Amino acid sequence: MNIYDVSEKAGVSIATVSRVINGNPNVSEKTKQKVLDVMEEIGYTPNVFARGLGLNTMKTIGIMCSDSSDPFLANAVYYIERELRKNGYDSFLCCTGYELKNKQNYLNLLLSKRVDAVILVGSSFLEFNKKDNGYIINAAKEVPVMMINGYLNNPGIYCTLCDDYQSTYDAAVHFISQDKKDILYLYTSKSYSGIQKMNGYKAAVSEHLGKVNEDLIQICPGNMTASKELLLLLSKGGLKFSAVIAAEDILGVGAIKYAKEAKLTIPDELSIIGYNNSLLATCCDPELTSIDNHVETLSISTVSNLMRVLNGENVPNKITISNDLIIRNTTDFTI
Amino acid sequence: MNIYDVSEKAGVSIATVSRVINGNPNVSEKTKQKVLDVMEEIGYTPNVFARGLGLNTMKTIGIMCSDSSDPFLANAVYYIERELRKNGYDSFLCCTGYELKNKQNYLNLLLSKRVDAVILVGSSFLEFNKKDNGYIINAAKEVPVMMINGYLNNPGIYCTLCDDYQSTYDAAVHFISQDKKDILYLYTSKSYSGIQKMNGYKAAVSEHLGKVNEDLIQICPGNMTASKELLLLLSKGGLKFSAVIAAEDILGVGAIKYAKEAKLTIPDELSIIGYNNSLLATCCDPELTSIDNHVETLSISTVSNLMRVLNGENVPNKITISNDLIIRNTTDFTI
DNA sequence: TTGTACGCGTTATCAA
DNA sequence: TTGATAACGCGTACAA
Repeated sequence: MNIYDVSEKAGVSIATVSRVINGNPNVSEKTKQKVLDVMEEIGYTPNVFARGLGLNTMKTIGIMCSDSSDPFLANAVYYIERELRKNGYDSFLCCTGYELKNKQNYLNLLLSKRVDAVILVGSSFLEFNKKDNGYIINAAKEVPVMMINGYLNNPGIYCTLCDDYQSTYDAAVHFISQDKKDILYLYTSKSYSGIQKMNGYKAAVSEHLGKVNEDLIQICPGNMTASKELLLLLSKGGLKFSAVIAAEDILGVGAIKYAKEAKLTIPDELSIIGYNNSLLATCCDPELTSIDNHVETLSISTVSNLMRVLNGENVPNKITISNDLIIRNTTDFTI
Repeated sequence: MNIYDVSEKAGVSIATVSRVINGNPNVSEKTKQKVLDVMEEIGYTPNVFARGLGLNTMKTIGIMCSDSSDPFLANAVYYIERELRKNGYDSFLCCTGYELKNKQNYLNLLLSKRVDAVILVGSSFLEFNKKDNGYIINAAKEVPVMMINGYLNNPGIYCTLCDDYQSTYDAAVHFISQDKKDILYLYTSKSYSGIQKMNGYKAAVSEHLGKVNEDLIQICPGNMTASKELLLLLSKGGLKFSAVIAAEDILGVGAIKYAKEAKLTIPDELSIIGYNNSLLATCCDPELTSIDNHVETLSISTVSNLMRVLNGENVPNKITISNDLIIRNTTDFTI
């Protein structure tokens, strides 16, 4: 059931069949109908390999994401996939994990599969050591590379970011204006996003309070128990803090658990802000005030930019989308 | 940079280059090295289209999942992807949503992309109306179809299931043996899994208590607030229940919130069991006893069976994996 | 051990 | 409006 079978049954040449398939207007209505009927009848499907062989494209985008079980990334992947489909593109998904070598392998794999572009989801694709980003920069020489929450200023790389710096800056300023000056900052990852967030916090503190107390900046594994235990430990060690800004909701939930164990009232004795506005934020008790980074907008914007790039249009290298603070019961903001 | 360029530079024929690429032993070590060197030098990558055209396979598996932002499904996709990669296969991911028509379109799309097999993740791929499953049965005539948490007894379809019937049966029996006889069953979906779970509950109740009280079986949208509100309403309406079995963790969390609002102690006045043992179960307070359905095992088993199928081995049509009850603080089980 | 030549199913160019 | 044919890059049967 290939184009030859169709052409034979329809009594036309394969060229005509190809024209019908591709919507070429230079076919008489009558011939066109005949061909369509035959295709329907024998259940013909074009062979993507043969097509790809000539065109060297399969209308397919490679998506890389470090961990699809991370709710933020999973949501992003979901929206990206949906938007791509709307535009007639399919996608390859690769869950790369966090090791550089794997990321490199997967990116090469995608290129060898002749994807039309690559989307890197999440800031874990930027390495500390700048040289280690070479594989991304090289890939961008072959196909467009879109990054979500990562930023590289190189030709062929287009970045869509959320304004993590500003959100933690604002969050810290909120606390400070409530006279909560000893704000603990809790984070898990030193990814691009992670650093932006931390810088926002630091900027707010140093601008409004003078010096940043490095003891109030703590790294912590990305699970609830670790977060709770760390806070208990810090508190036992004599560290004072009346507010927590957590770079992930799950760390914020840990802070809630800590407050309960330490018999602190929320939000009076301890205020908490989480990050991502994930499901977790409404499941805990009290519910967690959290920063919403608009995954859907981020994803839609990325795909729409990609379409413009593939279309040869001129697209800015960097687009930043602002975040929202979703106020719940772990703070007494009114705003 | 195709096989001809390599053959020219290396001073051999394309056949020899092809042999080197495919690890054919009939090449002298010397020639082989020369070819490998040239490939390295000019950065040659085989063209998958040309290769696929001849072999009619691209070593690619299509994965369908209704919603990759569902934590259970996201985890499954993650593990499946990892296992496929280990076996040298890539994957196309399709997030289909819940509409039949979309599912059909996506499945056809995958077939037209010439995937080597299809994996359907999650029980939402089985329709109520049996005729509506025809598209799956048809697809199985072309390529192997693997189902996770769905069951169709047809040639070419291989199902891996978790024993949802048994888990809710056991959960209900646990409650009954504690003299908690008015067990509310809360569910969201009438998928294959959903029905298995409900049947387990019903069987336990009717075997140990006689008649099933249909008022104690309630459907509820899959979010926390809906669950809480529903329980408040039922309770106001005079319905008595001292235990809740929730078909999703999120519904269980809603039940916790309800208990707090109704000033019921947990687990004494109200015991709760959730389902999936997701992150949510440890984020709420008290932490939620939940049924763990072993996503990872489910995924590994599915991929390993698929490999055997592709290898022409004989594989059973149905494999069932048992669940675990993870005991936390919303029950006073000791076991 | 190596090379030649054909087939895979399309798209696109050119001629009719 | 239609048809014949080259080109796409690879695997492989067959010949050397």
